Amino acid sequence: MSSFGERIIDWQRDFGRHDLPWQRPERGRDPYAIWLSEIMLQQTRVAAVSPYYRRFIERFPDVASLAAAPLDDALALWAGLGYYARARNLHRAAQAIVEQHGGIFPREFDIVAQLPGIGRSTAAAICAFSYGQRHPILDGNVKRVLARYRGIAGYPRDKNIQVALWQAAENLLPERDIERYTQGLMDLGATVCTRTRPACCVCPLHKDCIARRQGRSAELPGAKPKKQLPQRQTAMIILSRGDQLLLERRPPIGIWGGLWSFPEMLLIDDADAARERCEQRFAAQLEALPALPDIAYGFTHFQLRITPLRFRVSSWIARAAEPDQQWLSAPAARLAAIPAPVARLLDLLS
DNA sequence: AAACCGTGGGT
DNA sequence: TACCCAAGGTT
Repeated sequence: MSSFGERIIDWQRDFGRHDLPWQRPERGRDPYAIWLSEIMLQQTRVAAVSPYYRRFIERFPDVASLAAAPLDDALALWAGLGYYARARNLHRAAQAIVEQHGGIFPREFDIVAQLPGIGRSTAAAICAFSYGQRHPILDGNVKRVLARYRGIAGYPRDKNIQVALWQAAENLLPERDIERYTQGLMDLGATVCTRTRPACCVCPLHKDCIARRQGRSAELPGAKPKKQLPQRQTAMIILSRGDQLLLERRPPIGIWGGLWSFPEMLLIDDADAARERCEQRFAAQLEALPALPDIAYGFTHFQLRITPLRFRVSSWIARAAEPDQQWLSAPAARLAAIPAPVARLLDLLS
């Protein structure tokens, strides 16, 4: 029987994915394009990334164009994709590449891995696809394949399990054809060795996969320990003046960092009290508008209940424009760097 | 080490 | 419906 690496490589040639947007031959092994795709794909499926990738690389075709752009422009193209620290780190890294590496994407693994937003696995993928360098990756797909193939039980994010998985990834790494091998591992995990109902009958690792031989494919890799998610509440204030809506820029760190959103306040039951508090805050006379339904919004680590409050400005006291506020029409706001539930509210309004 | 950081699709 | 989690990294 051929080696693990040979089987992955042969399988990738015949059955792997070759037409993903970041695999297009006209871009060749452009490290910038590969880097962008790897960042977008962190914790995100190919189907979700593809349209974002196309838009982003058309607007920012190289490191220089991204580094020269305002962060807000990059965030606007990222809006809806989630994990916005990725976009902030991407932008910071582009500026570091221009300033410290003359605008050329670095080749050395340790230098690549030091760029913001790039850890060991992403650096390995970039160096493998861009330069054919021999480093193991360990993303969700590979963790699943290796945990099953080697019979490594336990939750993959636990320190000990992670160490064992990295060790397996290093041990199984072939000497040559790293690019196809790396792609093959990802492809196998995404299309054959799936989380539920893996297609073991067509898997090139079928014969000596420990999980399959022991009938444990369903229980490997181990599940995340369950925890009760904290419940949070907020009120989003939808202030309209003519056809303009007020958006505020969120603080640079924390949830939706740097994005534009509706102003928020602590939820109060008394509608009049809520209106009066908003009148004070925005120095305006307000008239309540018909309410929108609450939005239940789930994050990885907490559950958020959003109560939208709508007000029309009936009398306005002009003040100096605040830098982190802007009035936009609904269509203009829809194109700004806004989080998904704000987009949902805007769609509801029109 | 454990929390934090989004979103949408699959089951 | 409710739950799971995906081409992870940072603090």
